[in-house]
Amino acid sequence: MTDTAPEGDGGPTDGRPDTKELILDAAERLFAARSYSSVSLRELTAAAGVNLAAVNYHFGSKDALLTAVFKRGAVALNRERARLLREAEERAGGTPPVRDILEALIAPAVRWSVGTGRLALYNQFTAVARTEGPPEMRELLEKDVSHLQRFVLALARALPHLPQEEVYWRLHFSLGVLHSLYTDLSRLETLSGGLCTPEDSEAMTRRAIDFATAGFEAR
Amino acid sequence: MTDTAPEGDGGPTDGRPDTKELILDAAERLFAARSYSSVSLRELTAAAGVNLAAVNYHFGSKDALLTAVFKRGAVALNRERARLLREAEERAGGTPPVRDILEALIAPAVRWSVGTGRLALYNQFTAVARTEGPPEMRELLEKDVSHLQRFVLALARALPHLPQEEVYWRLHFSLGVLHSLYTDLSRLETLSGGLCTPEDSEAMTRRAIDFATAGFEAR
DNA sequence: CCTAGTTTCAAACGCTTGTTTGTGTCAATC
DNA sequence: GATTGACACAAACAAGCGTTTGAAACTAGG
Repeated sequence: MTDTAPEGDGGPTDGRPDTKELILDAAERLFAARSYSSVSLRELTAAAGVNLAAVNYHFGSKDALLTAVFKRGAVALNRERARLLREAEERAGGTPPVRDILEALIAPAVRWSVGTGRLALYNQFTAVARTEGPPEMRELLEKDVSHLQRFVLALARALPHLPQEEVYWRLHFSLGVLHSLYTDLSRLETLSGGLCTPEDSEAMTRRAIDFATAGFEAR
Repeated sequence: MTDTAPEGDGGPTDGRPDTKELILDAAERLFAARSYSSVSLRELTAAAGVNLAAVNYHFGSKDALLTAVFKRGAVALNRERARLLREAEERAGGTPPVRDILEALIAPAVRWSVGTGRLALYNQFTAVARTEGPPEMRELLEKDVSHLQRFVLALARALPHLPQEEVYWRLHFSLGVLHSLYTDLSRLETLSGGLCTPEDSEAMTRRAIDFATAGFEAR
């Protein structure tokens, strides 16, 4: 959307495969599906259809690739979240209801991962990055935290009776609910005997938002 | 369960260090704190204070060790969950309230991990095992799902107006809330400026149960 | 056509991985 | 006291890892 790859797939106008993007896509998918350290660069580059040395040429190292993947995802996600929150605030002419705030928090994460057709899921990757990533990645994660402060503020305004401490905890739990939209979905499918599937992501997202909203407004 | 370790902890009567248990403890801690594939057997055996070859001697392989760690944890956790659920049902003389059911689901997982002093946390490990584990581990995980059916049943009885599909989804979300008690706590601590800490695990657990209960009883 | 710069590629580098081997040690059995 | 089986240990194994190399293959400007 910024400068590169006007087409999502093999560009018809431009025959160039855009190696860098191919690597990022494959890395995002594989790192999320498995884990950072269990995916070898040989497997990754084979999946991306590029040469083994391309990763070190374009990114410098495997760690730097992880950072690049995260950065690309975090920027896009945070931008969309901020946009939705701003829109909700304008729509409400002040403090929006809890549900709208949580929708701005949750919906982009799901929509972004499903809409682009990427199976790789951002939050699962975050967990991996947090525990396995290089030091520089830790800083990036801390920076990423700061953008959540806007949501804390909005939620505290929407629920003025709630102690500040409680706002933080419930936001944390809500992110746990969001997280469950990425992980262990196969367990849910097994448990429900195929009744529940992530197929209808719109409905799935609505359910999660309903659940988190009720949890937030408890008491 | 066949022959070894009649005592759960370090045998007091016997000065023997019990290598097998030492390995299991270290593996549980390290696999959960980082990830399965990022922990080498050299690091693991060094942390456990045993010889490198001990893992392959006692368990056969690194994969088999992962299976053993999971099995030990799953058995203990499921037993405690089932016990609490049964007690709640007896106490209520039938169908217990949602809150008591969720407490039986959530509390043991937290208490078990904190009470034993193990920093390693069961659910975080489960996620790793699910994506990285050997095929045999997948079967174990499927078996582990079946014990959740008891909770589905109890919750469906407690909320007869709720469609079956919704029960599954909300249980899934509740497990997401539980999951958040294990992961990303450092993010919460950063976000809240040190206001929220997992220090008081009792209060933390209560908060999570409150949140999940409200989410379950929505509408 | 030549040149300069960028990107691709096969091959190899050093190193770490999980696993195996052979020997040593200790305790119990006969 | 010799024998047996279980376990600990250091050393080595092949395989795979991330990374580097140097030379081809390309693109574009003069």
